[in-house]
Amino acid sequence: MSASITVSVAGNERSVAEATTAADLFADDRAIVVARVNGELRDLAHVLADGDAVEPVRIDDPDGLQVLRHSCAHVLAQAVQQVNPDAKLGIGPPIRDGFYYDFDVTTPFTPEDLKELEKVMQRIINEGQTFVRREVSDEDALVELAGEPFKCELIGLKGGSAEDAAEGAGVEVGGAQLTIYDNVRRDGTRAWGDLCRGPHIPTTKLLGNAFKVTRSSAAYWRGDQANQQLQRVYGTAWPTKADLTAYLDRLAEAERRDHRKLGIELDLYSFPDELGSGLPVFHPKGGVLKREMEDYVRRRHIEEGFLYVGTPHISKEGLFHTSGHLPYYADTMFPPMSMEGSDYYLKAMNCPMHNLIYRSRGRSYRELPLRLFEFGSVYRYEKSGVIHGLTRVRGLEMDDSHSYVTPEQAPAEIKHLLNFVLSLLRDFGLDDFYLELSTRDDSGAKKGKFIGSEEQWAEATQILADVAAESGLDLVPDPGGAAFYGPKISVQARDAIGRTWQMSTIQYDFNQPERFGLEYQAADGSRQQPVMIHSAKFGSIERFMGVLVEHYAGAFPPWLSPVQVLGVPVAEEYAGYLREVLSGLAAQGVRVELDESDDRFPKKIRNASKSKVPFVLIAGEDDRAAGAVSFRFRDGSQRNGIPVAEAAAEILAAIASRTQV
RNA sequence: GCCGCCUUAGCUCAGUCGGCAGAGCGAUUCACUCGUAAUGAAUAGGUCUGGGGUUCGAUUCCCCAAGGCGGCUCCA
Repeated sequence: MSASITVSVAGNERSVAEATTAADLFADDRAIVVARVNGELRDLAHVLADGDAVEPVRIDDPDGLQVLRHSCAHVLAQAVQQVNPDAKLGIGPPIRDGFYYDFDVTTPFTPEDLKELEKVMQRIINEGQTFVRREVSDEDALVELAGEPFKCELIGLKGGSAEDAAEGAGVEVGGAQLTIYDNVRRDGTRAWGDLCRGPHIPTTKLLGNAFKVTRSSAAYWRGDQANQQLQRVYGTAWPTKADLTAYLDRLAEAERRDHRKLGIELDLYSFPDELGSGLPVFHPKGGVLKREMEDYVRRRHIEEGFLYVGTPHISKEGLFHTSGHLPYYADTMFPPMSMEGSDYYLKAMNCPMHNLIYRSRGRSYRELPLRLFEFGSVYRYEKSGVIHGLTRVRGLEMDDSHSYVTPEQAPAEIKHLLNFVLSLLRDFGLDDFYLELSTRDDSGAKKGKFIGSEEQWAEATQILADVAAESGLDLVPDPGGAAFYGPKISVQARDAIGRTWQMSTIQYDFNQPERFGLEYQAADGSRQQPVMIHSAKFGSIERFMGVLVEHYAGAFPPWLSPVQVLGVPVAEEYAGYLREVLSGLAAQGVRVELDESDDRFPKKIRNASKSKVPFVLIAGEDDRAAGAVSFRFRDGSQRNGIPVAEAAAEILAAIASRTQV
């Protein structure tokens, strides 16, 4: 007699036969690839117990996608070891939009190798191999995997420390019970197997042809620079071929928006080799963009009560000892210049100099909050391998401010700063944010990096956390991500195609005021130490410009466009008429250009389109006769015969309101 | 900094199994003056990233350096 058990399936109580598997429950829906049993993801082959709560997980659910990609990583590893039996396995977790697998091989993978691997993977997938879970003891696993030194190392780390051992290592040995997943062919023979926590999709068939091997690179074993480098192969996998194609299209769109490419096309900036790596120069059009950004940000700061200051690019080293930066960041600062018996450093941060301004005379509590702000040029010796366009440079301009406040004023000031930075970002067209709270972490490798007492850190962190919570935005913890002198909130902004960028930062610092001996005289006549709050709104002007170029794909809103209005005469005869129209606009501060080349009209239209100028004004006989112009917009739409005064008013209004057209 | 790949005209890229280098776009000039994404023709433009080596001969092969790209590590 077969006993029955009661399970809860997607919230409904059901009585089923003993030994029923999750697969039995969801057999009629092929999109269900894994199950969540009592909150844990399980293979569909998992045998249910009385009282289990079972939820179906679809292939296109976030969890389902992770499982799909992790299974695809196994197929990749099987393919690699089929082609090269000497390859040793590292780890192979799912990542955003795909997966990777690390291998120890004597020669790195070539692009041809990757194509070959893709073919081998397709054959494995077509075989319809099933993923079969098998529990093993630690001892048996060590024997079976004696040829896989990295796996053996992970077995030694299994349990609580595995997640810390390496990002992604948890997918191999995350649980208390070690398991091996065997890939079994239809004839029952074992094709391959891998130490793995699982779960997996039931069969490789589900991968179809919706996967791709994308690239390879080196990666340090367990993410540590001190360890051996392995060769990492990246891939992507999706529920359907259409999903894969859409993903590849997204990548292509990101490539089209690449600010390095658009910077050349739009003649905004360049990176001359002669200057050195990571040192951009801004061409006239990029210069306009940069100046518009700075002018606007400077004005908004002043409106919000900041005082604009200026400080030099270099300083004697003592200053950076006082601040505490030099011991921590000496290797990321440019080496010093010796002059008149002193060592001078290019500054990598502005706060020490602002502290000197604060300290230049006695301060009263009546002056607080005292908010100092500048576009400070800083230089950081970024490692050669990390330099990237405008987003990671060695010379940059920070829109940096320091608010000096009483401890009681700190929460309100932080709130003020957060609202201020969010409003600034919105003005530039970014309006989708979340926050990150970077804190001290004494358990990890960064232990010892932080100065100040635990109580001070706890208090500062709590203040930031409270303000962040009050904002209503999502808050993501970032343990260990704080600077040495205090915790920080950072604002992450999503751009037009969904990528996130770290923008503004707000840091609570109780250390530097002490190190600099900053004080103010309180109402009772006593001397008190202020708290300083660091804040960068865009992080760096360069980086933010890069983000804006990609966010707008080079098609800036009129107020930021290097050229706002481009005149295109239908024929040479109408150039004079257009010139008059344009000079009228220029007199009102509009940035105008006239296409006086001897190109034919269609070519001028093409050039105008490629330049991404927001307003193209066209004039021919019809327009001139009517005292009008014709608009052509970036989307190709047009409005003909608009009276000149009306056109001018529309253009000026769009610029003034900072709207996109 | 580490690993891999790459560096040819202003830009995008061919090419040379080692024998004094090509295209398109762009630029300049001439003709054309045209109503919504490329008119035609001509001309100029390159110590083939730099330095060493091998060779009768190196842009091509080898070594080193610089710069770029993709990752890793890092990012006050």
